[in-house]
Amino acid sequence: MKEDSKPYKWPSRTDSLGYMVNWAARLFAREMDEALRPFGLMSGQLPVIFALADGKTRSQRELVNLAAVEQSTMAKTLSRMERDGLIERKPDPNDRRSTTISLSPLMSVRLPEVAAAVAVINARSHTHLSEEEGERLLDLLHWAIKGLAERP
Amino acid sequence: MKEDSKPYKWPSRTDSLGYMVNWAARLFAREMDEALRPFGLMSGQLPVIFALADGKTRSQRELVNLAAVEQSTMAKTLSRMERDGLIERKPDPNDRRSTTISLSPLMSVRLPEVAAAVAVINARSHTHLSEEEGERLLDLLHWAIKGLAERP
DNA sequence: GTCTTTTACATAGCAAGCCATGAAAGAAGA
DNA sequence: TCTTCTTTCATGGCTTGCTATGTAAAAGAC
Repeated sequence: MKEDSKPYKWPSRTDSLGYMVNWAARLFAREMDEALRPFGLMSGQLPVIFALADGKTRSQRELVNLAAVEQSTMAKTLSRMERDGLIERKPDPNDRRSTTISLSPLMSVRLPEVAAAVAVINARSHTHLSEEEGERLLDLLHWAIKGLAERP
Repeated sequence: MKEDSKPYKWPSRTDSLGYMVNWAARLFAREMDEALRPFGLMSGQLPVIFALADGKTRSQRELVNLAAVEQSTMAKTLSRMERDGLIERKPDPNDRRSTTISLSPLMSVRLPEVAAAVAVINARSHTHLSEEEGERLLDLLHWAIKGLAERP
């Protein structure tokens, strides 16, 4: 990628939290996508996979709450994951509107490898951060999110 | 939005930097989109607008470097912005492959209002952060990005 | 036991990311 | 000059987000 060859310059837009957070998120997604490609996965599916990693079934609504995305986003993501054989959906016997969702057997088997691949990228993001700095970053992000999420 | 009415619970996925950064980025984009709607703008156009805010013209390549997105992403964003009358493109007399891009007069006039709307959202993200904490967050994000961007 | 409201999903349509490919112009080498 | 390499941009195809809307089932009100 020659176009990105200039190393680093940090102009004023890097003082904008919105810009930096967006940039970091895109880098994460890009690296995750690359690391997950061998498994036929993409970054947007990770919240679902880890929400189902304990082997239990969850409703679509539960997954929406866990992933903090809109219901329509989750619906489409789950459709693709079912299409690709990553999850299975069975009708909920207690509620005919709902389905119960679980990992496919194949995906369950591969879970440890997937978790390892994810851990590698997460470690990359912490290359220049000490353990305390990593925790501090998470904590500060928590507060920024809280400020954005509570509508005044 | 009744679906989000449960206040907060912070399970283990909130200990993942990738998850938290993605969440923060989506919240930023959502709030920015809402705040920018009166101006016919969306969050993805902000890097372009602020890169051109000084009134000078820039090439598409320069905008790609400033926004840190792929060239194809910028191409499509600029097409939409031109379609919506936000920017103007003129052929570059020195290089027939390239065009020079500048804000439309209308957009230039509205720039202060846009900047004010953006500042409101940024302030919201800092509600629970002191000035030092805000700077610390930017600094830590800087290092996380650096770790992700340098391919080993 | 109806009627109304709420809840669970699906679908359509758009923006903004990405990758991969291709066309055309400029730059460089032989 | 002519050929090759590099750079600039456009396009197609995909995912992941969002809003808005619609449908069907469940839950509540009376």
